[in-house]
Amino acid sequence: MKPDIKEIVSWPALAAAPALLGLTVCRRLPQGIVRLKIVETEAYHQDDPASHSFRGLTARTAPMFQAGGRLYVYFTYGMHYCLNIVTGQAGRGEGVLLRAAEPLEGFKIMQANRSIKDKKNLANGPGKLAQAIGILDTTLSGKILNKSSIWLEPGEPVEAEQIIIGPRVGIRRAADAPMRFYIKGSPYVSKV
DNA sequence: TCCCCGATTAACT
DNA sequence: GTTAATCGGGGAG
Repeated sequence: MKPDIKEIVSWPALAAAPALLGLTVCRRLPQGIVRLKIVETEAYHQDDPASHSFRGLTARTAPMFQAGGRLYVYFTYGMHYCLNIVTGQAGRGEGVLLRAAEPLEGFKIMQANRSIKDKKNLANGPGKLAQAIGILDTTLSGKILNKSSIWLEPGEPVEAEQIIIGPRVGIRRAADAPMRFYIKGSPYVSKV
């Protein structure tokens, strides 16, 4: 029996990140529904120099300090959006970055959003994932999961030994901290 | 107010 | 392997 999703998002980010692997992230778009299996995540918390919440509460990071179960969308490098799931207790400033996912449903919609056809290149990176499911701005940041156009559904159980833990990607500070989780052997993870 | 740089990607050489 | 694209946050002045 897998833990309830509501329970998972109440956990600290370090515990929630591996638990989110294998779940299905869904979004309702004007063109239809898209579904993807989460295959890679990263944990961030307030004591982490690489985390947006490290420097305390600001207008941008406010959702991270809410109770778990909200979305946090941020914009970076002048061109990319990334989707996070806020976890933990209110005031903690924790979250899990969705880094990569395997497309399950709504291929045509995602292919149109990404302007490519290759299935395994649709969402194998945080910016690509956001673009594939139609996140083109930060208006979803702070919205409540399951009460907005984005929600989670239970997925295939992932064996503990299939979960690989490694250093995070694409950051300078605390880059060696082992807070990246992904499914072993999945062709859909962001980094080979 | 200015200035630097990022939880990235894609298109180069 | 290297680098341009591109803009908002937040620290410095």
